Amino acid sequence: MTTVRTPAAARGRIDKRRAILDAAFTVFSRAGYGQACVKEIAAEAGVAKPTVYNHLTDKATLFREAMAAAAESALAADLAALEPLHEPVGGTGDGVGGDVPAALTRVARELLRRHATAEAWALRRLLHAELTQFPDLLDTVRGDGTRRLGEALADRFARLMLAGRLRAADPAVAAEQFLALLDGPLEARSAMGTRRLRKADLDALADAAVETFLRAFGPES
Amino acid sequence: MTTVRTPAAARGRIDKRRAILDAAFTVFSRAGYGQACVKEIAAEAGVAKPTVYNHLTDKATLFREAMAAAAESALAADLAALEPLHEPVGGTGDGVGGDVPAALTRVARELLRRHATAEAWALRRLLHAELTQFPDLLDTVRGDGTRRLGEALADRFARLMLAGRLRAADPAVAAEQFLALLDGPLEARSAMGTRRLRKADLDALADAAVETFLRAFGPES
DNA sequence: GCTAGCTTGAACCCATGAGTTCAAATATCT
DNA sequence: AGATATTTGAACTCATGGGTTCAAGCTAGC
Repeated sequence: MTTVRTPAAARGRIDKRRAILDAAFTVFSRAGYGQACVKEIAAEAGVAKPTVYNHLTDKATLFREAMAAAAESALAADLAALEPLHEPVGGTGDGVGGDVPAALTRVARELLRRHATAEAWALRRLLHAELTQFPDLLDTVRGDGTRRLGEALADRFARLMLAGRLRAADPAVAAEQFLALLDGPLEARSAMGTRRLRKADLDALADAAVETFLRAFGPES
Repeated sequence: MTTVRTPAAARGRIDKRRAILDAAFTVFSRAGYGQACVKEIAAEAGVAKPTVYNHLTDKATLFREAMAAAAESALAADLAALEPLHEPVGGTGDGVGGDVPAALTRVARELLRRHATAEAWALRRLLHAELTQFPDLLDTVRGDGTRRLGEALADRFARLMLAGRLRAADPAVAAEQFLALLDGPLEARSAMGTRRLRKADLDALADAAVETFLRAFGPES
């Protein structure tokens, strides 16, 4: 039964924990779960091996916690990218600036920029990779990640459809397809994240996605 | 210096080799590269462990060959699914049956059915997973796989655009986006291949993709 | 300055699994 | 049938790596 932690001591521990989780994600990204060894993670975190086991009981829980942390920060960034689609308050205000295509373009470019990140690719890869060994990652990472992004986007689209700024349709499908139009070509062009794209190429990809999306979901002529 | 193989002996060897590669893909799918052990692969193939090393020198080459074989058969299946988009010969014949939407729907449904397969998901997962450890998989699997599918599809689209059956646009982009509209929502709905979808759901997904695609790329009104 | 808990490094235990060796069995070709 | 090549099972080697232990060193709080 340890005594209640004093703030300072607790903060020291917390910092170490974060350092370990960050290092873990880095090493797992580099080597995959199977090939990554805890010793290397400890070294990357600048910490002794027993310290790692002191904070995280297992290699498995270490992996889970690292993935959860990475997913959480990725989700926050993605949700922030949706900002331009938020109507301020009244309804007909200048929320989307009266210009839906422009707002969509800003969102698309920002999302693509996020998803082209090395960390984003690492997260996707590890999720794909260890899904069979860690089925619970689907809920941890995806449930609090991609799914919530889709729902938030669908919410925005629903408002725009109701306001006649987009054609009336199933907003969930529209959101799904919008994200697909962004991420699919990104995966193809960037060779699954192994090739770095220039910003201009990313923007062109985003613009192409928005153009196709608006042809399909723009307001009825 | 082994003598030239007589057909019968060669066939026996070839059969064993295929059995080993199939078993390898099965086990790798189930466990991932790191966690899969060669002993288990040998057992799955109904073969002794030294036999495996007799045919494939390494665990690594075993993996590469198994992936290449799986990718090749997946590609063949995908290309076959594009059949309905082939104009027979003359130009204005009944190749697409005069009905582009119907042909696209058939292609979309068939492609989606293929991509929802357990083997297709396993291939995608393993590719994602071990890409950092086996960078050459990109050329082996992807170069002879997804990329060629995209190119073949772009070829079909180019013909249709030229014939005025689709709006004139960059056929490569159209192909990329068509595939994205299929695979993106599939990934979302099937929870990255962990949830099995009913055929009706798959068809609905395909139809939604085709509808959006045609709104964006259908012939100008 | 003293106590308590955290950290450290190094050594250690132990399971797993890649890859090999070898003699016996088996199938194939001539 | 006889020569040749392959397969088999079992034992073996060896490196790797997860996880633990322990004594010594730090740091924070009293």
